[in-house]
Amino acid sequence: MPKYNPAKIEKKWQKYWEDEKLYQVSDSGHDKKNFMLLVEFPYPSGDLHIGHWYAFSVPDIYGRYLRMSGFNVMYPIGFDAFGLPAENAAIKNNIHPRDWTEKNIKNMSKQLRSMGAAFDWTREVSTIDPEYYKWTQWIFLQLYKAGLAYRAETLVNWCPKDMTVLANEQVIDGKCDRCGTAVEQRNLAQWMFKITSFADRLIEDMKDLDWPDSTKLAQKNWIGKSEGININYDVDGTDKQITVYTTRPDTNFGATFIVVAPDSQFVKENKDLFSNPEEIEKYLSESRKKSDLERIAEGRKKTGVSTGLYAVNNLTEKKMPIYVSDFVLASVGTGAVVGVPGHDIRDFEFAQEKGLEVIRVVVGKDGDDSPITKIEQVQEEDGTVVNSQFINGLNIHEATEKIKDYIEEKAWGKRAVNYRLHDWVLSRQRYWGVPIPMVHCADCGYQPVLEKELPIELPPLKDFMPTDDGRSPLAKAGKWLKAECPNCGKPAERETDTMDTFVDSSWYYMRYTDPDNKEEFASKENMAKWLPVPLYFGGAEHNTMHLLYSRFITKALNSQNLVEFSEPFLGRRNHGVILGPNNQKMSKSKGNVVDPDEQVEKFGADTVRMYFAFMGPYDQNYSWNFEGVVGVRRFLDRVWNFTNKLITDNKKLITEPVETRVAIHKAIKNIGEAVKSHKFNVGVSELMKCLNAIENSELSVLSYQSFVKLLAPFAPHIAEELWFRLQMQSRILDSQSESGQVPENYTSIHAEKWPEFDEALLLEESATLVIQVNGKFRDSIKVKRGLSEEEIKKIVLANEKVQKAIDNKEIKKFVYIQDKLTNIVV
RNA sequence: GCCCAGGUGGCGAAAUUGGUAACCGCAAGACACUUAAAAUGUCUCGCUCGCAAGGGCUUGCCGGUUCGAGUCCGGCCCUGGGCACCA
Repeated sequence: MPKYNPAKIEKKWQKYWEDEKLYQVSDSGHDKKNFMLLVEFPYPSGDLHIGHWYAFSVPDIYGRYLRMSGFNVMYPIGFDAFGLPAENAAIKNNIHPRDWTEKNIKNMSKQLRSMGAAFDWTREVSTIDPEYYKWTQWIFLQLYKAGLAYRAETLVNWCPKDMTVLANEQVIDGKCDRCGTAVEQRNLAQWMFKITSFADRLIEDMKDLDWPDSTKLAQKNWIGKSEGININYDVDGTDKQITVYTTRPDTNFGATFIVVAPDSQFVKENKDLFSNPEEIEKYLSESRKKSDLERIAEGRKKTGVSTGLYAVNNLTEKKMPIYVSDFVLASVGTGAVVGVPGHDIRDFEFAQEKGLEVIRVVVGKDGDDSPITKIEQVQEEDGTVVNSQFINGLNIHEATEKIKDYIEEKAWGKRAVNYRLHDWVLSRQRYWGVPIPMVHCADCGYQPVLEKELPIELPPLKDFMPTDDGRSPLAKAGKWLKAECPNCGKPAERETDTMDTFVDSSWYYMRYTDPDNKEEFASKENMAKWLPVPLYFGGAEHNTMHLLYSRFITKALNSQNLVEFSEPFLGRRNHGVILGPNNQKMSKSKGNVVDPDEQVEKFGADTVRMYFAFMGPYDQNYSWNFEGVVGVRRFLDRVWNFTNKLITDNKKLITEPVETRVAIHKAIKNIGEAVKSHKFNVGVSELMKCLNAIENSELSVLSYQSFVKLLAPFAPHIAEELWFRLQMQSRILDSQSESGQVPENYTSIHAEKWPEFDEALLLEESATLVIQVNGKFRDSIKVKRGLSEEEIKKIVLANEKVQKAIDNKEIKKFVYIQDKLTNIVV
């Protein structure tokens, strides 16, 4: 038998699997249970990086295990191929985004095949394929029909470098998450999805999902539901009212002022009432210029101007001055807050700045009711209400409910719910995306494109450079731009914005069930066979983006009876990030990028896969350790050489000692349990333990086969080769083939069943009994199973080490856990 | 500031879920094979006292519950992540 040469055998088997269509799954016609094992489809950035390997090769272990355990496992793959990087790279390299993207897809498909994953390539989807984005557009139209897609002018995040609008989710610390440029606010008319109308269900429906708690919490916090009350105050001397949202109406007796946001509705509508319009106008233009970043840099310093107006607090009949300040945000609540400086830090800061009255209306546990003069006194987690007439003495939570009831009774306000979540701005002023299928008619306004006209194909523009005027490069596509109004037939113009690529990726999992369907995005029959997705592996960075968007689109389609389920992914597991050897994020500029192709060339795909599995729990981050990989390679070498020993001296493949058989059965049990619970590192470790136990023993053919099967999900190529060689050896196959040709009657190990273990074999006759004295380990002895406490006591007390430890002291207590442990307390 | 996750040898980690802490692997050291090196194999390998037999200590820190705590409870200290002037 030659030396283990992964380069040779891996290519051979990859080709064989593909030729034999081993991983193509049918939707029905079998008696197995369907299981879609979903991984996040990659963006075709150019080359497969180490993160892709981690993301796809480790779940593949699980998929292969499920397959061997009798499931019909679909492991689909595709490309999320629209998006900004293609344009930026295209501009840089003077190449069209489509050419750049298609070249990358080709390259990465090849690289993906070198992983030896059980991908079903016949179901490949690509979001740039018109046959795919036809349905992305169709979904948009369904949402439009349902009133879930609309156009509105709002303050949006604008990236001045990428020259496009960004969703809130794509702004990190006030910067564009793609290029890091400080984001500006612009007032633009944009297409939006009404994700807020599902806010409550997006929170509630999570309780039935088998997702990491951290992911669920991240979504819950992102949606940010708060329950409070909108209170209307009369503006003194006018017929106007001002509405503020508060979650703490119990503190309203301590309210001394009102603050409105510069770009709030109230300011827009009441400019003529302000006593100092010039000063206010100046403040507004200054604050408008400030980016979020500058605002953050400014820290907590409060600025603002008085409007000269007063609001009347019905509870106290006090007049409260109304200010404009940029610490209040127009997009939160009603864009106006009531200032309670005694019990809100921001209000206190503002009051200090403007010399406004501070009233204490809550006392803490210490009962201290002295006037509040320092910021530290403002923080009170819990307390009792004071100085507040009829709610005095109540706990703040009781007071909150009582005052809400009171205000509603008096018709001064109404309970209200607020969300941090805002509607999803999906318009992008960029070329490389799915055109939004709308037409603008001078007479009829915006009209949806007729479904039969889909797809509205992206025109092959030469000049796709973005512009700063807020319009997409598609505005330059003269011929394409012209359309007939679907409503009146007059000449009209197409919408030029493209969709956020998160729309493309929010439904791709549905397409996998029916990738070639020309009539529907996916047939209901096929979706029923596979969906919802039982398990989805991916990165934690999608907690509040892709996963939330996908849930929304699913719920939206479900609300229109277009899909039968309302949650897309029942199970979710996050993977960690692979860092460079210097423990930092891999990046070209840091020069710490580890090329998976190089590692595969050096060690083989099986070693790289198994090393990823072996690193540790799958959801943690690890740095690539060039020295650590060799351990796995050494293991596979040993497996190979061990087989060699068995096969060349085939007397050895007949019988085996009991201990060896036990070791195999233990491995079957432990590895199965480990993989089932996604503890892949434990699985590898158990495999190594098993080899250590059997390596120098004789082994029955059956046990050897079991061992290779256990190896198969982790290292599919070497397992296949060993399986193949065994069949040749045992002359199951008639034709000897050293040329690498696989005979026709060969059956792949990956079509085999996961071995079963014999529970009785694992239950050893004798148990190891741990003996403790005063909780300290003193000895461990082998005892017959099932002995009574009396019998054990006799044996244990006769033990020399125990006697020494007891030292003739009186035994106060004798603890006995059958077949496990005794503890003698003296 | 609020909300998560985590802290175990030189390193990645394991621990039957309250019952022998450190499995498996990396690195390191010694030996064998070799003219030599690599590869491979065998042994040692938490800290500490001891020539040894053997003993003591050890899961971020302090305290508690328990016959018994890495695991449960309370308080604190670090590290990583998410949200953040959200009213």
